[in-house]
This record gives sequence, C-alpha cells and structure tokens, in this order.
Amino acid sequence: MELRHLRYFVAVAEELNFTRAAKRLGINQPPLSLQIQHLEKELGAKLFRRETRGVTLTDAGKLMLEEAHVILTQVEATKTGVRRRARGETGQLIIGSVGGAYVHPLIPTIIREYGLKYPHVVLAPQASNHALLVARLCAGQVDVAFIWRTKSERDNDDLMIEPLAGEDTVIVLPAGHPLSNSVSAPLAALAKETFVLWARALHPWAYDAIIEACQQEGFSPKLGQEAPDIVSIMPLVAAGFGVSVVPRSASRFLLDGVTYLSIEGNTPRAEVSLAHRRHDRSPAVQNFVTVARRVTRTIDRT
Amino acid sequence: MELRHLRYFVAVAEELNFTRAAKRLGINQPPLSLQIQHLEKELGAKLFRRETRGVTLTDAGKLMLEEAHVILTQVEATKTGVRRRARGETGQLIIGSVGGAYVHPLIPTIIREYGLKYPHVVLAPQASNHALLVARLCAGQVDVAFIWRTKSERDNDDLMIEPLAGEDTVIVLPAGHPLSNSVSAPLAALAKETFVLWARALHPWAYDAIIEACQQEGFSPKLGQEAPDIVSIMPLVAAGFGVSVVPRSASRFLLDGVTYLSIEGNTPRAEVSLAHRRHDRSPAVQNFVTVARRVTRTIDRT
DNA sequence: TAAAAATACTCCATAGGTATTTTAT
DNA sequence: ATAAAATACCTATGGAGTATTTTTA
Repeated sequence: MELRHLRYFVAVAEELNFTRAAKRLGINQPPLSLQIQHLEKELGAKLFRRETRGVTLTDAGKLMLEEAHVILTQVEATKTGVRRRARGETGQLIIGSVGGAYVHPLIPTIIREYGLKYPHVVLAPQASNHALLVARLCAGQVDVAFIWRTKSERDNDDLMIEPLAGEDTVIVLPAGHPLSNSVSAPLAALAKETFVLWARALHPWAYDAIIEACQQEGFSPKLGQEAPDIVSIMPLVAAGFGVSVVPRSASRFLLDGVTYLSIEGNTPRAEVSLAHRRHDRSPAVQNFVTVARRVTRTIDRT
Repeated sequence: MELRHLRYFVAVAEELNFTRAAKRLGINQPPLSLQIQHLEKELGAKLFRRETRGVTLTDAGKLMLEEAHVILTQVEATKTGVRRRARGETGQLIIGSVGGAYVHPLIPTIIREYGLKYPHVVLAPQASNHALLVARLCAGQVDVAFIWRTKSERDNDDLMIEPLAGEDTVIVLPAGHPLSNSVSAPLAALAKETFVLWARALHPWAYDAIIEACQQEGFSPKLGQEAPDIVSIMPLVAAGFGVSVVPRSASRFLLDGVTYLSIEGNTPRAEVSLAHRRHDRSPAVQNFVTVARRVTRTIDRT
C-alpha cells in the first residue's frame, strides 16, 4: 500500500464517483479504477459498492475513509514538522554556561533575543564548570556554552570558540585591606597575598590569564582556597581567605565586605565566548550562533 | 511523498548505513540513496549526515523517525482494522424486533450465539412495531429485524424475510370467562366476542392470519381496543376489554387474570422471521443471518 | 586509504493514457 | 437506454539494477 492509494481512495470516497474523482486527481478514470482495485485486492476487502449512478462506501470503506484521513493528515503534519525542525524552529537547545557567566549582560540579552525569534525551541540552561561544559559539548550533551576562552583551547579541532566580548579584570579585596580605599593598584601590589581562585582543572582561564600576568609582573601568586565558580569567590574573599582577580563584569556583584579595584599596568583580559561543536550543522545551534553574533555586533555599536 | 519513502527511511535510520539498509529492504544501495535524496528534497531538509562509516540522524531526521514509525504503525493498524471490518468482526449491528418477539426462545439464543462469535460487533437492539421496522430496514436505519412474517410481504423486492420457526396460536381469555376452564376451543367459539388486537397498520400479521382464519370459520371478529404490541394485549384482556389470539410463544407470559386455550381445528399460524435487505452485502448482516440459520437448524434438530 | 555514499547509465515494472466493452438500473 | 465502471492495450515515467566515481574521516 502506498499513500497514493489512500489519496485516490479519499477522492473517490468523497466524490462517490470514479470519473469525477479522477478529474479532481488530474488522472483518467481507468487508472484510478485500477489503483482502487489494487487497494481492495491488497486488503482483501471491497471498499465500494459499484452502482449505476456512482458508488457507495461499504462498512469497510467507511472505516477506511476515517483512517485514511487520519493518516494523510499525519503525513502532512510530519512534513511541516520536519521542515520546521530542519529550520531550527522547533526542538530543544541545551545552553551551558560557566557559573556566573550570566553576570555579563550580553548573555541574557542573547538568550532573550533567541527566545523571541525561536519561541518553539525549548531552552535548557545548564550551569557548570568550564571543564565539564567542554566535555559535554564534545559529547553532544550540551549544544552551546558560554565560557571564558582559554589560550589552550583556541585552536581546538572539535570546538569552535568565538569571543563575544573582551573585558579587563579587576582586583577583589576584603574590606579593611590596606588597599581597599584605593581606586586602582598594579598586580604587583598583591605579590604577598593569598589568591582565592578556581580549581585549575575546572577553570583553566584563571591560569592562562591571571597567573601568567602575575608572573610577568615578577611573582607567582600564592594560592589559597579554591572556589567552584566565579560567584563563590566573593564570599570567600569577604570571609578573609585572600584576594582575587575576576572579570570586570563580575564586579556587578556587590557584596558587603568586598571591594573592587581596577588594575594598573599589565592587566589580565577575559573574553566571554560562545563555544559550540565546529562541525555541528544543527540548525538550532546555527541559529543561536547567528543571533549571538548579531546581538554582539549590535551591543558593540552602541 | 509515498510510504515507500518512509519505509526506506526507517530502514536507513535503524541501520545507520545505506548498504545494510538496502540489503534489508531487498534492493540495491544506489536506488535507496536516490529515494532518500528525493525524500530530503521534497522536505527541503537533510535527514542524515553522511559520514565515512555510515550515517547519523540529524535533528530533523530524529523527528522524522518518530513520525514515520507512528505513520507506518497506523497504516498497518488500518489494514488489519479494515480487513476485520470487511469480515464483519467489528462494527455495529442494529437489531430490530417487534415488541414482544423476544418471548420466542429462538431470538435470545440467536443473539447470544452471534455475540459469542463476534464479540467486537456492537449490538444495538431496537424494539418497535412491524411497520416502522420494515420502513427502517428499507431505509438502512435497522440492519436486521425479527418480525412475524405477513403474506403481503413475502415476495418483497427489497426485503428478504426468512421464517425461522413456525408456531400455532392460542386463545387469550380473561379470568372468569365461560371457556376459561377449558383446555381448548375452536375459533368459532369466539364469534360473539370482542377481539383485542394490534392496529392494522402497525402489525399486519394479525390480519393476514387471525382474521382470515376467523372468516374461514364463518365470522368476522368484532374489533375492540387496539394494543401497541404483543405484551400489551394480555393486560387489556385481563382488564376485560375482550379476548385475543396470540402466537403460542407469547403464552409464556403468565399474568393473573389471563388464561390461554389451544385452538381446535382451523388454527392461525405465526412465523417468527428474520428480515434484512435482500441486497445488503454487509458482512455483519451476512454473519448474523448465517448464525440465525445455524441456530435455527440446531434447535429444530433437538 | 578504505569504507560507504553518490553518480551515471540502463532496464523494466507499473502508473497513467486511450479506446472500447460491460454492467446495473 | 444510459451513465459509469471495468477491461484491453499502449505509452512512458521513474524505481531499481549495474558499474563506477566521489566523499570523508
């Protein structure tokens, strides 16, 4: 049985006349009669009673008409559904982000814009650490991820990591620190301090940027408590576990007992980036990246 | 789009390899590739990512696989459903019967037997008078009907009226009637009585059989109260509206104030019959008639 | 480079067209 | 007698087969 048989059957069942049905289908009556005969033969059931003035449906024919309608409707719905899915208008998108990356205003803007343009794509946010996100991206468990780009991953074969916005970093000091009334300080001023940073394995950016900059300034920072993500740094600094350096956008987190200082001279840079599989042709991902680029350009211009 | 495309697509989607899928389908790989290409072209969507070691499904392809399964399952269900309907194994059957015809033991037996053999046919009983049942039968609103056959309808072109069981009739007398202690009486003994019968237009059998027999006995019965159906006759007789003659099976209705007498000599006959449209090829009706005949033969033999 | 899909072609089965006959009322 | 479906036969589209090339990891 082919859909052709169903389409022809429905035409005859609705016209109750082979000749008219054939005309409606744009074919001639004899081949239509044959196709219906083939269908009846395959089913082993007469679908029509042939009478002088046209035909009438048998019980089996009536049932067939109902079912044929259902099937043909389902087929059409499938066509449009698959087309929409292929255009990335439906489906789901798992959006990863390293903890606290949302503090950068670009990220919520991109997600909002994408949601407006593709309202039928289900967005699944997934906050995690850099290392896990990268692994999940590669494994296909995450589709796109906002991360801080690290040098070591720039030329990855699997992943495409596009910087969206560059920013400088700021020093995080506990209240009462000798420098806490200053507006800015060089990195070297922190040479004797203990640094609260993230575990190296989880957030390599800190090592690529901050520690390298310190070493260029002539000291290796002393590492203290490790934080799981960027927002956990501030309470630890406030609690006196040390000082830290974070991307400027993170300084939007205002917390009692913490002050932010600009860095003079050699300043580590952070780049909020959008990561996705280089060979991922998934239209939802493509669309998301396109929206992200457009939003980024728009923000840059303003 | 044809079902062939869906069947081929499912094979490839399950094997994730055109060559193996083609083998499974019993065709060669190149035509399979072409058919999938045609499908993709019609949808305007790539369903597979072609890779060195086979293929993988795109998002659109994954959706297509789900939908294709649904459609193909639906198609198979339709095939078997239509076949069963054509065999009269499903559907519904409207069974008419003149009021009180169920008193004949054959009728419940036939219906029970049919129900056992065709449990998925929904039976819709419809009790009415002879005239209305015949009209509804002809109009297709009733499929089969149990009636008392009348001479005037024996050779009907539209209806086929098959006698199932012949029976004689009995006299119905009110308690206290001079004859009510007898076991039997000739019809002529009722020559001066008022007869409680059915409206002529609704139940012609009474006129074909009872009144004709009375006339053969030399009198025209005086007609009194009219009853809508057979079971309503007994209360009217008990209430003193007159006497009556009913099929013997109706004497199974025992009612205080009513006695039944066999008829001596010229006895009107009744024939419980099954009526259906002569040209009705509906399998459910055919099956019902077949069961009715079989049950009738079985009962006759015992 | 090797496995697998895509092309290029050929063939033929069958959907569809044309002419006519049969059927059912 | 007539409208409409079935049959008979022909045509040609396109599905399937065979040989080969291209692609991609």
